[in-house]
Parts: sequence; structure tokens; C-alpha cells
Amino acid sequence: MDDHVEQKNIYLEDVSFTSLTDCLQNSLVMDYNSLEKVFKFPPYSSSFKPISPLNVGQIVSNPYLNLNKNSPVVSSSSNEAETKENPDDTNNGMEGNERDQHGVGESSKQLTKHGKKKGEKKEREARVAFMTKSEIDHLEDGYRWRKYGQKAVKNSLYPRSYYRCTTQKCDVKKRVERSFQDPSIVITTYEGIHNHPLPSTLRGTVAAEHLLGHGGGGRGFIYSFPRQHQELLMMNHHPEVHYQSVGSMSYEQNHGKSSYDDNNHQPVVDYGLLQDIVPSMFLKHES
DNA sequence: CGATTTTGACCTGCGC
DNA sequence: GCGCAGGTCAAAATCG
Repeated sequence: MDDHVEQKNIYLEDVSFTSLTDCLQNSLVMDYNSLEKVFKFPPYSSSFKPISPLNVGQIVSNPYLNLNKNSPVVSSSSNEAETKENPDDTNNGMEGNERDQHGVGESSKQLTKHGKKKGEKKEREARVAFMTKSEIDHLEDGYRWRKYGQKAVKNSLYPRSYYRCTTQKCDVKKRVERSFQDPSIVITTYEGIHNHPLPSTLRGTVAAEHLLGHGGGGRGFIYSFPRQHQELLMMNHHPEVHYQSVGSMSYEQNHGKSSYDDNNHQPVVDYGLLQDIVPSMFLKHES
């Protein structure tokens, strides 16, 4: 399995971020499933080029992403711990979410908080993940989170923390853990969709204001994705505009059966408004 | 005093 | 069936 995963764990050594805001001002990542849903992207096509190391910023792919049952693990990581998690995450990326939703207490009640019966499959939430070089575990991303659990990770010295968005009725979660192999890297995995705008107290994040030029109102359909980047992506939503996604991307159930070429589904960047904001080094067009 | 974090217990799925 | 690992709950502790 490690054979599959070596080549993609790429990141630059010379920059570090202290927040996702920092991070995302310099790079861009989103799983394709999200892109499809939010930005009406077409299904994967062969026109997507593999990412070049030159394009990869501090954010690199995440082992939880781009996994599907029918393809070999194409994790980004050569990290043993993460790699070891991949088999699980191959499932967790799929059914794992169901576990999330049908956890402990809920199962005993036969119904989850979402009213789902035990064992009933829940549609997976979109997942977006980052690997970020940072000394700070929990990177500021503009949203408010409550930690609800922490678990030791097998074969890792570092625990994994579980957070949930504190906004009522928002069920977005995120997991934060350090790479076992490179402790300077924080792996943040977002799961779900924020159904609310950034908390007003945080909305004025310097970066967000800077990038957006306004306080921003709720769009009602916001991914667990730092706002300025969502806006950024929205701004660039254009039929012929493609996005570069850094590293691997999750490829969820509804597409899991299609031919999924690990090396050929990376969106290609076409500089649009994006280039005004995102350093071009991270938006290098490959063709 | 409300919000958040900590942490042990518990549940589920999976592999053997 | 059993053990393991991941994920969640919830009471207690801590924080602001």
C-alpha cells in the first residue's frame, strides 16, 4: 500500500502558516465532490491534469481524501500512521461518516439526532482536508468550534481531536491531527456544510475582509471551507474556469464507481480573478 | 455561570 | 465471537 502513496506527499519546506486564513491565501484546495455540488463542475474528466510539485503549496493532500472502495488507496501520505489509517479511512471516508452519525448513544436509541434509524445509511458529507505546516494544532478558520473528543491514533504519537461547529443546527465537523512522520504538519479534515455565515464576531477576519471587501452575508450554502476561499471560488465560478486542487481529493460514493484515475482528475487552473488573489506560483497552469 | 475542554466509557464496523 | 481502532457521548473540570 505504501507503494501507492509515496509520491503525493509533497509540500514546501520554507513557509509555515499559523492559520488557515494564512494558508488559504496562498493555496487552494477543495475536494472535487464539493466543487461539483457547489460550483456545478462537470464530472471528472481526463482533461484534469496531475498536479505538479511546483504548484503545491503548504497545503498538501490528505489521507482521508480521494478514497473510494473501488480504487486502491491513493493517499497522499507516506506517513506510516496515516497510511495505516488508510484502509480504515477508505471505509471511513465512506461509511466512517455513518459511524459519525450513528454513534454511541444514538444507536441505543435506535434513532440518531437526524432521525435516521440505526444502520440506515446517511449520505456522506463532503470532505475537504488540508495538511498544513503549523505549530498550531487548531488553526483559526473563522468559524467557532467545540471540541467533543480526542483519541489516540494508532501508530502515532499524536492524538486526533474532534471538533463540531458550535452554531446551532450546523453539523459540520472537523478533525485535527498531527502527522506522525512530520509533526510540523497538521492535518485538518472538514466534513459537512456550514448552513450559516461566519460568526459575526469573526466575520471581520482581516484576511476575509481584505479578500472580500465586505462583511459578507450568508449564502445559505457554505462549505466547511474558509469563507474567503468560498467567496474566492464563487467569484471564479465560470464554465471555462477550472480550479487547481492541491494534492488529492476525495471522491465520494456517487462517483466511486467511475474510472478514477488518481493522476488524471486534478482540475487545471485557468487564471481568472483568482490570480489577483492567489499567488501565481500556486496557480500554475499545466497543460 | 455559561461555554468549552478533558477524558473515560461506550458503540460500531471490520478483520481474523 | 473476539479484539482492535475509530468515533461519539457525557459528566466533570476548567476557563473567561
